[in-house]
Amino acid sequence: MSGGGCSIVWFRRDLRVEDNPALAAGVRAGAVVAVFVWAPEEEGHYYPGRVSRWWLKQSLAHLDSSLRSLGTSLVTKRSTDSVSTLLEVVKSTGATQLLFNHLYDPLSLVRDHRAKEILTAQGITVRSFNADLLYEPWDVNDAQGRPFTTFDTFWERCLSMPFDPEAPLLPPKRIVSGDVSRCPSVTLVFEDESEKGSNALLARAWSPGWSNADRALTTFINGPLIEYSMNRRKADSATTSFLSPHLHFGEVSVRKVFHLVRIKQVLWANEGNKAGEESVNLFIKSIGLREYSRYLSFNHPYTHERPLLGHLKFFPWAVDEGYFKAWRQGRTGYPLVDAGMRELWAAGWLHDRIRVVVASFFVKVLQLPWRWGMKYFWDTLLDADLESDALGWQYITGTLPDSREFDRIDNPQFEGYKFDPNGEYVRRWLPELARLPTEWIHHPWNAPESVLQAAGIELGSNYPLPIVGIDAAKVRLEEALSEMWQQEAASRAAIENGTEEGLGDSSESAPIAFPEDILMEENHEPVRNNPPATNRRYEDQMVPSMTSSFLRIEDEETSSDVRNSTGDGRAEVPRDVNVNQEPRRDALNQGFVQTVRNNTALSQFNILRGLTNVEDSTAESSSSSRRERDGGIVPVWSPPTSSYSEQFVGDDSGIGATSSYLQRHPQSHQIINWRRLSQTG
DNA sequence: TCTATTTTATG
DNA sequence: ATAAAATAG
Repeated sequence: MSGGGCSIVWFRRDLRVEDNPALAAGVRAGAVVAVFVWAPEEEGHYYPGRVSRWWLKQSLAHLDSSLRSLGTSLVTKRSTDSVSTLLEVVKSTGATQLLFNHLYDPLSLVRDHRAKEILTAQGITVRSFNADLLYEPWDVNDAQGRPFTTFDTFWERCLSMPFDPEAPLLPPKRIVSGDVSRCPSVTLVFEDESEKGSNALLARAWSPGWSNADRALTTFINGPLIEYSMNRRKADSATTSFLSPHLHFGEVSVRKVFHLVRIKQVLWANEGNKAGEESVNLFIKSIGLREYSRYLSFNHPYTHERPLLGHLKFFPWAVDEGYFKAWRQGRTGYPLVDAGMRELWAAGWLHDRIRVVVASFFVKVLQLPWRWGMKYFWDTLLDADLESDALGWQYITGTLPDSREFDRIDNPQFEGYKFDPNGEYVRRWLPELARLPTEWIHHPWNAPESVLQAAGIELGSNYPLPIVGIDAAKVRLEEALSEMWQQEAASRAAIENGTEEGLGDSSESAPIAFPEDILMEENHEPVRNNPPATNRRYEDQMVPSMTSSFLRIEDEETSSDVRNSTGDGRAEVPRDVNVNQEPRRDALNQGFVQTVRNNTALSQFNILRGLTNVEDSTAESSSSSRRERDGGIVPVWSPPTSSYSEQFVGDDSGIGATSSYLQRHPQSHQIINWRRLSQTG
């Protein structure tokens, strides 16, 4: 063992000193060098958005000051290759081991595996730990030892595991610092000048950093938690935990959340407080969804870019940049949707219910490709999280076995009265509707002219008419579905005739490019009620390139509407928003020509394909995973070696529903079978 | 108390 | 959409 040696503790999305198994192991073993490597280029398309980078910056500063008070500091490095940077850190500090906590997104799985291989080959001990989940994904299986494919079954199993989640660890009392005299920190740049103004507002609403996360947790547990079951779906009040960004960056451990919340539950159960007990169940269910997102990502590493069920493979998604823009700007004509999109832009945060509303509207009413929406969330959310967002969008889109029905359209008007019965939420974020009576606030298009006039609203002018009618959307959805079956039938026939061999991979070979519009829109036309004829594409879309999101972020900062609205999701109604001020998010990029190419997506695909041939055994990982905290020797950790994606959409077969996965979920094909019968029959 | 009707929840 | 739960009669 490395008694007395120096350990590198590699911080990533575990920016805390409390309940941090990697840090604890390092402290136990001797001296510690804490390192953070900023290598955003490694994230490919998923270069973090402006607000997310703002959070990271604050959180790292917070961690550094905590580490300093304990006797060391955080070494920060800029890199385009984390693994080789780690190797340099090891060499320059004379460290003998590398410690880190697990991540489950596909890029981290590959990168961390590589880190283990390369450093181990250099004679470095590499150990990794579970710090992000109640249970490691490979520990949660059904009676046949297979991974679950629905959330309910998964979560039921988690809650009845034969062993409890690990109890949280206390922070170290003191850290002996390794020798970093030859390993200088580099000052990391997370925001440019143009971003600082917008970011300044964020600090009013949010306090990143692990001890603030801890405080937020306590506040929630002692406050809103007990009434969570009653209040959790109110779009407008501070009744949720507001922990999501803290959890994303690992500032607070889910195990600690789980334990503290469970203690409350026992307490309330003893008092006979049924509502309180139920509140805890509902709250930990949302923790469970976060767990499940990692579980899915681990078992099916394509979750963030490909539908898990292939039954919508031939759905003709609308490739309509006008719709997309109207949605982003909150000018769809549906107040609840628009309020949500304005809040997202201004505050970087949305209530879970509102995320569902705007995403559902995006996919079902506008019929835009879900990955565009997911990418926009990625760019704008403070708690942007690849696994959670992929789960959310796939759930909404209907590509999970336990998704919503695909052909069910939710009406934002009715949802408005459900989640925002008094219209307060709409009035806060859509000041142009502030004077409209509650009776009409969620459907202004029905309001009598006199009411509109009294409220100072001119539909189509200072607030849009609905961009698409719900009935029209239903008709369009029907048409799109029948088109989908024709395409599917044609594809089937072609394959049977042998005309098209080994194709059916169209989602990879011809993705729908991300719209250039988001980069260089410069026409300030108001959104028309009758949009131009909509393009349809059969392929699933491709995620925008890292470059595009980066550029867009820069110029978004010039947007004047941001400065005028409040940065606080819980703030008062912004009085100073100029109604006529159109968001000008993309003004600077008018000359920019997008250079998105498919090859990034493909090379990432190939990396993952290669991974399936890696030698490590899953069994080995699972057997030892539970003893990691005891300092047991940790085997090289890697995803399952068997073809872990074949259960879902076949790489080559798409709708070819012979996979065991679909056999286990026959209802997933319900729409298709029923419709095809009514069509061809 | 039982049944019809309305509301709510749905990962 | 649909089923379960709450409420009205």
